[in-house]
Amino acid sequence: MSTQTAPRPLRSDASRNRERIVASARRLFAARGADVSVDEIRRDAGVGMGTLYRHFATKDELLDAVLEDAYGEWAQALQHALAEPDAWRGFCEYLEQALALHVANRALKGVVAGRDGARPRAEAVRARLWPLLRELIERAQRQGSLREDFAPEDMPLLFWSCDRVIDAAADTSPEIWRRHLGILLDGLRAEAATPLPVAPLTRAQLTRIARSRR
Amino acid sequence: MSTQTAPRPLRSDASRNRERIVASARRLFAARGADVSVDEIRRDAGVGMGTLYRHFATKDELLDAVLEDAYGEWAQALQHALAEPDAWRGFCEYLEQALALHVANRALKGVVAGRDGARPRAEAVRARLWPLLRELIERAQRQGSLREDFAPEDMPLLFWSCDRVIDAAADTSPEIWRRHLGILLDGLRAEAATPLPVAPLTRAQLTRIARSRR
DNA sequence: GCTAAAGCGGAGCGACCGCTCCGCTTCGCT
DNA sequence: AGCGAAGCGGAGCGGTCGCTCCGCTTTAGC
Repeated sequence: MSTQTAPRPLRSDASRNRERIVASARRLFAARGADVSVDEIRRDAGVGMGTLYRHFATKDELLDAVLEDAYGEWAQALQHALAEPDAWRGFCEYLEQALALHVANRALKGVVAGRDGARPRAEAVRARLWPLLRELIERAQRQGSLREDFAPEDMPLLFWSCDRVIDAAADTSPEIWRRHLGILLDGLRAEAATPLPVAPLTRAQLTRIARSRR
Repeated sequence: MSTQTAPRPLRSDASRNRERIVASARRLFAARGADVSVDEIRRDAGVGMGTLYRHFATKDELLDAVLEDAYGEWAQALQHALAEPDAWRGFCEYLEQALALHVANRALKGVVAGRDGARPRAEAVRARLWPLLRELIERAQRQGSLREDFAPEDMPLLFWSCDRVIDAAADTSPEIWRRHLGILLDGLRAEAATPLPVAPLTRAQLTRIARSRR
């Protein structure tokens, strides 16, 4: 038996406003990142504060909802990479496509290591993608192209790093992150490997970092 | 002839307070970065707001003054690296030492690409070090250890990148940046080089980025 | 010890932020 | 057409920030 109250359909003006909010948020967040203010979004959408906050309880909830499509593209990039028979090519393509997404949608930065709980959809997609990522990496290592000492837990370092480059230069040189990634990839090839000075992060540490992100 | 008005010596309480402000600022900025609030510093120093702002006209001025020693250590690291006969070792040591400084003094992040004008001392040391940096890089390329297509203008990318890793993980795993740097360095060796997809930033672009940093 | 100038503290300004609250409007059913 | 409920806008709250202003205190030279 269902104790659930069926959600009454929205009034016409309500659903119209919801669409306008989503559209404005999607555009502004994508163009300028997650720190676009709620007020600017609601002005762009041409609605009041109250309207926005009846549809989305917090700014994080709005973000999470608006990024859903992007999460899908992210997952798709990973799946596409796994479909590529050359494991190294797949690995490179994953990074390139995922980061290109971060350029096209500046709010994606911070999803890799976002606050826990606040954005459940982001957390869910992260959890869902983890095993695939593991496979992408191990497969490349089995084929002997990716350095043996690279761990899935190192992936966030790559994203933090490239996201920072994107963030710094996006307005001036929107493609320079590819150069940075190029250097990183050259350092990730098995032939280039030199012993690394410290062990990778543990998953527990990654969670701790995600939790403590301001 | 000097039209300069000789600065009258500070009253005893004034100079005492100045010292306390500098000491507190140094400690707090180093431990937690440049976004420690002015109010927290003045409370830690046990002085009023007015007192702090008579000695330093803006927060940036305080930062710049307090970081002067760190700028010195930075310059020293570069000179030390140039003294090392093995150019590759020198190059690596420079990055390691400079970044270790960024860990010990969290306010140094952002100096590599800081607002122009606001922190003249930082700008001065950057200008002074640039030719040395150029030499460090070209020397390593002449010795055949550093990849030919690496440009001095790529250096900020490395710092942005590693600083981001430091920032994310400093409280959880204060040494993990060495792992990231290890991967980067493996990608910077001449033997590892694969053609990079885009040209380096120009100096003009770097200035533009520095100027636009929020 | 007196005094003028130098220095002092901290309340408060103005600009942001995310978010709340509530009187008024509009919708949609009868 | 009338009416109750759903939805609406936006002023304003409580918080943070860097910074200013000014009445009061302390210092240092005589």
